[in-house]
Amino acid sequence: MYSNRQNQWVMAKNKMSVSEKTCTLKEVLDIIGGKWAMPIIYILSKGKMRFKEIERSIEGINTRMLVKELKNMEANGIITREVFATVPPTVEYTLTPKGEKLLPSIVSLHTWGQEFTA
Amino acid sequence: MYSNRQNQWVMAKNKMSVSEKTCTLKEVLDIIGGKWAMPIIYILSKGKMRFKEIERSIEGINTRMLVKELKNMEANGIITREVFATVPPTVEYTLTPKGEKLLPSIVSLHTWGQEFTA
DNA sequence: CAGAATCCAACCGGATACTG
DNA sequence: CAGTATCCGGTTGGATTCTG
Repeated sequence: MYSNRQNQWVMAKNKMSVSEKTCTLKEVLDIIGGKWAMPIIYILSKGKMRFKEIERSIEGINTRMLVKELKNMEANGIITREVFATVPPTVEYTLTPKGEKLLPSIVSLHTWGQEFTA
Repeated sequence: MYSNRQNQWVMAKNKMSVSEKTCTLKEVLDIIGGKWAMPIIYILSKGKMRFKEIERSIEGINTRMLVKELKNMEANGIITREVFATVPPTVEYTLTPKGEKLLPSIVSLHTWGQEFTA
């Protein structure tokens, strides 16, 4: 998945010293490291929401990006998508238990921001 | 800072309901939401490190991105940069107290990854 | 409402090569 | 070692149009 370029200064037989530990973090960031994933999770912590509700709640996002992120998050088991055959159609998104377990980290980041980006 | 496009379906007088709360989170992500900031912080939690050490420790990063992130993080008071006039030159990076306070969140994300990306 | 599709500009990120 | 400079492709983002 990651390119394997080695720098020219070090032959590094045992180079993987720390990277194994960071690798898991990178995998996590591959899932929720995008620009909008965490804001979406944070918004959904209040409970299930419809597509346009989410779009309106997150300042600066647009339809295309929201669709893309929601699909990605659904594929990773972080949210659930429910479709209701109403007119006009209703689609609701909910955090899965797996997704909810991300909340402490995100809330913690949010709190850090309140303390330091005054 | 953010564009203000409104969708055509909803006039939304009171639209900012949730976005104020997410705004702080977005500011945080503007600082450490990049692809490499959190891995760097995670790596630096072990103590001060030199430029090439960091570069070798983080699989997949390249020089330009590392420089850019380090500058950005220094400008945001997350890390400290120390230059030593040696030959060859030595530059060491350290987490500031402000930066250290991000660790719980990042460790928490890492732990989540260990549980769910097996 | 909930998207899908398309076009296009802007920026981000990656691979290298080069310098003090 | 610690960067800087350069080229370049992919992604992001915005606007707009269309469909069920």
